[in-house]
Amino acid sequence: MVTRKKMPARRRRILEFLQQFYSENGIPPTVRDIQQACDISSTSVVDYNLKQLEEAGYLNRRREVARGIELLDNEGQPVSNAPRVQIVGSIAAGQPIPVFSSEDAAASEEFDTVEISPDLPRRHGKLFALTVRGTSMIDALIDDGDVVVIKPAHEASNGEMVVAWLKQEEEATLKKFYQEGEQVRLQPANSTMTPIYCAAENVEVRGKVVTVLRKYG
Amino acid sequence: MVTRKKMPARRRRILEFLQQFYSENGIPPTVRDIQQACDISSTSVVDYNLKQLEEAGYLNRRREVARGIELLDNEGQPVSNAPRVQIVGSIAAGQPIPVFSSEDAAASEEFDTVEISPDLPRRHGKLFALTVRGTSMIDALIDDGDVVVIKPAHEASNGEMVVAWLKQEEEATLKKFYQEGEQVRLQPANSTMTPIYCAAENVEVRGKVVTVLRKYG
DNA sequence: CCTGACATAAAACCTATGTTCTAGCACAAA
DNA sequence: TTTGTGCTAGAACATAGGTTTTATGTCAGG
Repeated sequence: MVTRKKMPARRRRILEFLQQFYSENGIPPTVRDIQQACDISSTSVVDYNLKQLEEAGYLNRRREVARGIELLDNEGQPVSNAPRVQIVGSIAAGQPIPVFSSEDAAASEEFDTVEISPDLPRRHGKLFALTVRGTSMIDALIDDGDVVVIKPAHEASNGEMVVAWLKQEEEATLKKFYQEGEQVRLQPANSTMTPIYCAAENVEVRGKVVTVLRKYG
Repeated sequence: MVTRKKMPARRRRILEFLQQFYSENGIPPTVRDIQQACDISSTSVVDYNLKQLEEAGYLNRRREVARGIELLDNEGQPVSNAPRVQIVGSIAAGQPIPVFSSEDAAASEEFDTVEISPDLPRRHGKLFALTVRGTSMIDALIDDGDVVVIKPAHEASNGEMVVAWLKQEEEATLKKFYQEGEQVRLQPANSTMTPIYCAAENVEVRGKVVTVLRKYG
């Protein structure tokens, strides 16, 4: 998990671009790549900002080496080029679900990221992640502290695991989604548990769960 | 699937070096890096061999781009430099647990692998993975089809999630481990479930669970 | 108002690195 | 022998890309 602290917008933009470019291309960008992508008028400005970022411990620069920028995580370790998604917040039974969208993510000042398998963005496009708080999702086999990777969506097909907001109950939940006429059945992944039925207009689908990440120890 | 034929020693050496250099440095080598490492007298020879390798589908070359060599896997997809662990088999309640050890893994010709976060091997060393079959681990919040990443171990500290073999019952299980005198308590991760108590000599710890990977859809 | 830090700019500089050209050698097929 | 093909060499070339230099603008604190 990589934590980014507050910093000037342009520098944050550069850092974001570095990560994105590296994930997408498998090689770090050049100074001029950064210049173009971040609308910077001079390579020296890029250089200046890279120096700042290096000093702050966000990256290493191999001198005189083409594409010698090496991104570091918050332990000072090099990061891989596997794609990462932003953890845009947490999800808990009684709490509102944070919005996840590209615009919002870009605006956020501080974000953690988590590494995911490269075939996920290949299949699903832009993704986000949420940390699960509390054991309310345990019937979906999702524990406190697990990270769920989400594809933003406003509707779902039957059988898909969704992030749902129950308007009346003001509750967030992760369940398998089944449309049944005017009703929606929300089925826990654990088949020994009983489903929830509720009116279709009371269920707001926010996204689909793509994967779950859990660490022990 | 790309056909992989036999190739000249030098070309094989180059390919090997490409992989090694990339995973060690996070960026591909230059033509001259290859030249030096493989004791080649001219960059044109490297270029020639890279062209051959490209034609054979082992890599992509971005023309005019510094360090533009992109390694491909056998499906023609770019490889990331994130570490991968072997999936050495499956784990199910009534089935013996496959052995996982370095010697065994090295001997085996072909295995599926799964990409993991780089900090895991950094913290835990050599790891292996098992596919979970059946819903018998559901009380550990682990579903059919989940992949558990394992650190081989023969003992565990209290509270750690372990891969255990119950000798008498001939059963494999994933539980939190607690040594209590002569007894061992095996606690499901789901706190609403009741633990199993059994004699210490009946429990064989095979490894510790490091993480769980689950995909939907 | 001055000063110094922080950030931006434009252009020049230079080396790291991909590419190309020409030539040579071994070896097998014709 | 001749010819073609796979591979190796050495050198030169061209440009991609890191670095430096000098100048400008902005703003907080003295």
